[in-house]
This record gives sequence, structure tokens and C-alpha cells, in this order.
Amino acid sequence: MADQSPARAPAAPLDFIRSIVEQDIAAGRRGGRVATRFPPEPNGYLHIGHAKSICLNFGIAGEYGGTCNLRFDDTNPTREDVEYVDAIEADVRWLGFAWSAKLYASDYFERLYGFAVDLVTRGLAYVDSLDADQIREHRGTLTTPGKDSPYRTRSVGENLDLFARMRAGEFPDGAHVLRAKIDMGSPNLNMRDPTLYRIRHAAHHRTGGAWCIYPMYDYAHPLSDAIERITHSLCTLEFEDHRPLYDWLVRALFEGDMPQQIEFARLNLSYTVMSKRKLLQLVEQGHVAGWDDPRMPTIAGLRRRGCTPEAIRDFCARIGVAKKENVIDVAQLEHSVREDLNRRARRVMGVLRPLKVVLTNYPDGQVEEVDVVNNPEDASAGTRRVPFSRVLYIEQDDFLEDPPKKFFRLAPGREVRLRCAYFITCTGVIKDARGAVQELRCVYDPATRGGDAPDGRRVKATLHWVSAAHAVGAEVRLYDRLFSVEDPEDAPEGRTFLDHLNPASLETLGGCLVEPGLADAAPGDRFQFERLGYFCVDPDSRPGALVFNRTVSLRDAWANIRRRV
RNA sequence: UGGGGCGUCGCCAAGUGGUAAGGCGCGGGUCUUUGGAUCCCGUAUUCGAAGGUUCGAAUCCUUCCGCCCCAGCCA
Repeated sequence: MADQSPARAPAAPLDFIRSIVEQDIAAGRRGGRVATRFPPEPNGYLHIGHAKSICLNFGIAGEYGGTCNLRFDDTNPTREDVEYVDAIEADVRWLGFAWSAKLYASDYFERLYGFAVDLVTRGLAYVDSLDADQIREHRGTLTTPGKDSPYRTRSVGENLDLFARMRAGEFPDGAHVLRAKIDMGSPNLNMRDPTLYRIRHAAHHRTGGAWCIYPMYDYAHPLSDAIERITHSLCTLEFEDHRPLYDWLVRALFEGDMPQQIEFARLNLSYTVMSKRKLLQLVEQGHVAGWDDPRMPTIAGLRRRGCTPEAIRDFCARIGVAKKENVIDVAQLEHSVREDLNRRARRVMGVLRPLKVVLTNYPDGQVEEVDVVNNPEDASAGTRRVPFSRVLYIEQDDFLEDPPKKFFRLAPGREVRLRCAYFITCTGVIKDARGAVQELRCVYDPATRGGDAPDGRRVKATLHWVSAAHAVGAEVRLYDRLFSVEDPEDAPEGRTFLDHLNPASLETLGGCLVEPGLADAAPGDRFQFERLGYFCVDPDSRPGALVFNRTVSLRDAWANIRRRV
């Protein structure tokens, strides 16, 4: 009997980081452990770029039986806030991940201070009393080496005394800093005696007034990793130059297994900006309604927009992880969103720009209920009953008095199907004084109830509709890309990304009409409005005052044809 | 003109000396009570360029070109 190994799907190619992790495990490095961390600074909301990092770090931990900590890199009290801590936790959870431990760099302040004293004692760090400008001057330039600070040769005893007094609050902000004593001539600027601690008389959101000196990222990060026994410390490309310092610190203060920093390219999305600074600017200057504005690439914004965590995870899995600078087409994100929502969203009918239709041969006052499929992708979603009557509304876009070629929707004399209801034929067009179409007169064919003609005749279009007497009013917010150019950062001299803001990124439609079953839809509920797109109920929505956000439109073949002609 | 990275289809991305995966997008077709979805088919004789090594190169060597990052007491 042949020992048949289980059939395996062809292995998806591993990204370079997972390859390293697998090699490390195979080689038994660090005892074969895998421990990652996601280390946000709580100074802003998480965005889709963070989602890439979250999926990577938590994903690897999950795939290789490891752990992943959520660690707040809260070393700069002047920019951080608990509001952000709470939002970040909520976003990570919403994305579907559970951290092994929730930690804060500030948890390590006392130990970090102890490490610094150790470095000073061993002559590896010193207190510098140059001011910020002087330090910059001494640093040299990209092509010329720096110069030693005159304070670089202070005695260990003096350094110890000064550092203790820095902590004790004896000096004002900026009076001194603690620096690593490495090499002012290094071609890597990060190694030219980097600052380890600075004085900041500022309350910290967690440690309050306990400290007036705070460690720098470059100091706190590697040591926090080492304390947590992180094995693979994943970060973005711009930290590549910091790796020698990372290694220098860990080697100086720890023995045994070292965490390995690996850098990957951050995510960029076309037609958007991703830096926290710019997103903050959009919020603070009121260009958007807040961090969770549905046009924002923040997790909170995408959530409010109606994206699912599954779609975001799928997107992150598809874009890959590599070291090449990249700009992902937003269409890629939209694809993941459509694919997920297509599978799960309940279909409903909603008319965004209503056009009145009177069925002249339909009995006045009669109401019947037609059965409508809830989701053709999912038979178990069943059907529902939707009221049908003499006066209806259809979409303005679905009628053209003078239809061009390839326009298959309603036109004078033309017969189309009303979804799951009847065939109707347009018999008259009523216009206002200015010639604008105001209302349509149609006749219906009673024999086509349900949407099929017993004589087998066919129509080329199926329209969505609502019954005038039963429909529920709603506000619908249509979103377009926030910026009108692919790369908003690419602004000419004297201009900024704000000059590329798309003035039409939000279109609010009032007077929309949706089928009555939606009357009690709750915030967060997602639907497909047939033939239009995916929509979700906004938190602004109230009973009797529904508000929908369009998450993403459905592909529209006619719109494509029209665009090309 | 210092250091660190990166260049494979419009956008991502596999490939690590044996004769260019896949996804998105795009084009065409099928099907359809959503012009949705599905399903087909097509989309790089070529891997930034030029030399070289080799029976054989996207993969090795040399030179060149282009792009990104670094001079915070930010992360």
C-alpha cells in the first residue's frame, strides 16, 4: 500500500518574511519560537496601512503557533492620548485579532531607566548639555562626519549624577539629553551618538507625573522587543537604517536570543494619503467629518463606510508583503469589498433618484405582495414579500425618452421587467413646463406576475422599483475618492495634497425611497441595493430618518459603455 | 559627492541557473428575473540598460541608469 500523503493545495508562495520565519523555525533558532508584536503609537487612528502590519504580525503568530502582543509605543506624552489607545484596541479587535498580551512601552519606563544607568556606568552613554541646535550642528551632514560634543568625555560619576538629576526634575526641558556613545563619524547618522532620553515636563496618559524624562523610540523599541522576547520585529522600510542601533542596544543589554528586525514596504493606496500627520490635518481642518468619516482610509472610516473586516483581511492577503515601494490601486480594495459583500449582503430595492410611474391599467387601491429573492448567492437567505401597487417609483437613470443604441432600459413604447413583479410598457411621458420628464404612464401585463412571460417573450432589462404608498424615505450618502489624483502628495511648488481634494467626494441625496422592510434597519446593517451597489446604515440614522452610506457601487456595464462613447 | 534599500505586464506579485505563476485592472465571449455575480478566453519571446560567464541567465559577474529613505530632544 502506498503511503498516500494528504492532497495539498499547491502552496501559495510565501512572502520573504514568512520564508525567514520558516527558516528560523527549521533551524531551531530561538528555540523555534515565534513572537511578534504590533506596536502603534497612540497618537492617531489606525488606517489601512496599519491593517497590513496587523495582518502580518498577528497572521504570522497564528500560522506558526506563536504569540503577538499589542504594544503601545507611548514614549512621547505630548502627542499621545487615551482616546487613541481605546480606538486602536477597538480597531484591532474589529479586524478580528486577539492579542496575546496588551502592553505599553511605558510599562517598562523603570527598567528602561535602569538599562540607561547601566550604559552610563559602562561608559556607553553620556549626558550631553548641548542644545538642540548645537547637537544638530555637531551631527555633521550626509556627506561629512559629525564632531564629538564637548560633553562626550564627562566622567561616569558626573554622568550618573546628571542623569539622576534629570529624572529628579532639576532641569528644564531641553537642558540635557542622554546620548549613546557610539561614533560621530559613522556614515549612518543614526549611529552618531543617538539621543536616548530627553527631558519633557509633561503628563503622560498612563504614568501621569511620575516621569519628566522620556525614552526615545530608538531606545525604547528594541529594548521593549527584547524584554518581551520578541523573535521577529517587523517594521517598515524607513527603519532599515535604524537596525544597527537596534542591534547595538540589544547586544549591549541582553544575552541570548536576539529579536530580529525585518523591514517591509508600507502600504500606499492610490487616490489617498496615508500618513497620520496628513490624516490628522484632514480631521483638524474639517476637510472630513472626523477620523471615522467614510472617505477616510482609517479602519474606523472603512468600518463606517460599510467595509467588512473579512474584506480588509482579504485585501491585505492579496497585496502581498515585499520590500518594493508600492502604490496599490484602490480598485483592488474595492474588489475585496465587493467579493465579500456579494456573498453575504441581503438584496433590497432602493431608488436613489425617484421617477414616478403610474400603471394605468392596474386597479386603483389594489395592493399585492410579490416574492423577492434575498440573495441569489445564498439560497438559505430565503425570500421576502414586497408590496406592489398602481403608483411606483423607478430610477431616473432607468428611463430615456430618446434611448441611444445599447440602452436597454425603459423608453417610450418599450417593455421591461420590474424585478420579481411584472413586465411593464411605457405608454406616455408627462413633462413639466420646461420639458423635464416628470412622470411616466405605463401598462402592466397581468400575465407576467413574478417576472416571467408565459408566452416566452423576453425583455432586455430588469428594473428595481418601490411602491409609492409603501416606500420609506431615506438619505443616501454617495462617496467618491477623497482626492482627484492618483498621488495626492505629488503637488507642485507651493501647493499641498489639500489642493487635490476632490470637491465631489461626498454627494448627499435626500428623498430616496427604499422598500418598507428597511424601516427598522439598524446602524451597521449592510445591504445590496439591487443594480446600484452596497450600502450600510450610518450611525446618524434614526427610526423614521434612515441614512445610508454607499460602500461601493456595483459594476455598471451601461455606465462603462456610456463612458466609452 | 556619505550610508541604507529597491527596480519582473497599467497596479500588485511569484520566481533564487533549465527556458516568465497568480491576483487586480483591461478587452472579448457565455450565462442571467441585478447590464450584478458566475464561467470561459485573451492580455510580458521578456525581467531598468549594456557588456560578460554558461550548452543554457530574470536568476552569477562587471559597469551604468532610475527611484525611495536618513542630518527630530517624532515614531
